[in-house]
Amino acid sequence: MIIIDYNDKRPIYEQIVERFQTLIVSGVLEAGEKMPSVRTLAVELSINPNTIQRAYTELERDGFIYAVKGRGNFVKRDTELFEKQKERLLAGFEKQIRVCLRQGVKKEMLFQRLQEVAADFYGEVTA
Amino acid sequence: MIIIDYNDKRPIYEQIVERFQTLIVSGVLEAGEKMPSVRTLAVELSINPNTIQRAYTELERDGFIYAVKGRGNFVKRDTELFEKQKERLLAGFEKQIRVCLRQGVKKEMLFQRLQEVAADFYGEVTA
DNA sequence: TTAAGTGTACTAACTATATTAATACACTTT
DNA sequence: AAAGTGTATTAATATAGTTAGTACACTTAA
Repeated sequence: MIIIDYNDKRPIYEQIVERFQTLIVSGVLEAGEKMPSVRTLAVELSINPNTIQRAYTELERDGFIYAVKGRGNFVKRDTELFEKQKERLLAGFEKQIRVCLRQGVKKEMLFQRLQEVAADFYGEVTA
Repeated sequence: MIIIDYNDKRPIYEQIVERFQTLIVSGVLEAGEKMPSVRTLAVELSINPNTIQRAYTELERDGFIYAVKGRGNFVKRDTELFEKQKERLLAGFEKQIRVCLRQGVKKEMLFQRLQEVAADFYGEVTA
């Protein structure tokens, strides 16, 4: 369910945070569902429990999960929060557009690629 | 001409590389033009010459400039190279699209934002 | 010829961050 | 009572970025 990419320059805890955000926002993990325990996931991924703890703390801070001492961490589904999350992602999308345009990529090219990637994505999803 | 953003999490040398790439690809810096010397730019930006050197080494490795011992670094304009650079940027663009789609952003929203950003960009450029 | 400016190379040290390691405590469930 | 949970703390390690200082070879211009 969680995969760590050691080629990715970003820290492990950040990858874990992003991965869980995706699983929660997309509905794969449902509200109230129990998250894997800090220790369990640490063993599964062969990394230190502290790293998982850090990821969970961040997820809780951002409102994606909530923790109950002695019981575990649980998924929270907050649609209002998800909208904010989408805005953050769109900001990143727009930033990437500007980088491309500044470097001389034509906007028609961007539209074309967006078209292709979207078609490919929905193809995958529908399949 | 070069601005360092200390809020940016990326290393300084990387920011410098990207900034010069933009200036070269966009034609602000023309072929054969002399780059600021390692020491000069270091003083100007109040950072260590080694950091500039690292950026220049990377720019040379990627074919954006060439160095002449005792004379300086000079801009190289290689259109074939620029195409490769654009492909790299487009790959990043597509990656960002997938991240958005996975998190539930609708493709119509992406098209809309792309439209807006592009309009804004060309507005700026033409102005 | 000399001085100043240039690229380049090297080593050492410092800093910040990510990660690991080991422990401990409070709580819940069985 | 035991096992599993979150949480906190401290120390150690690893890595990357950056700074600092020095040195050498080359080019240009006074």
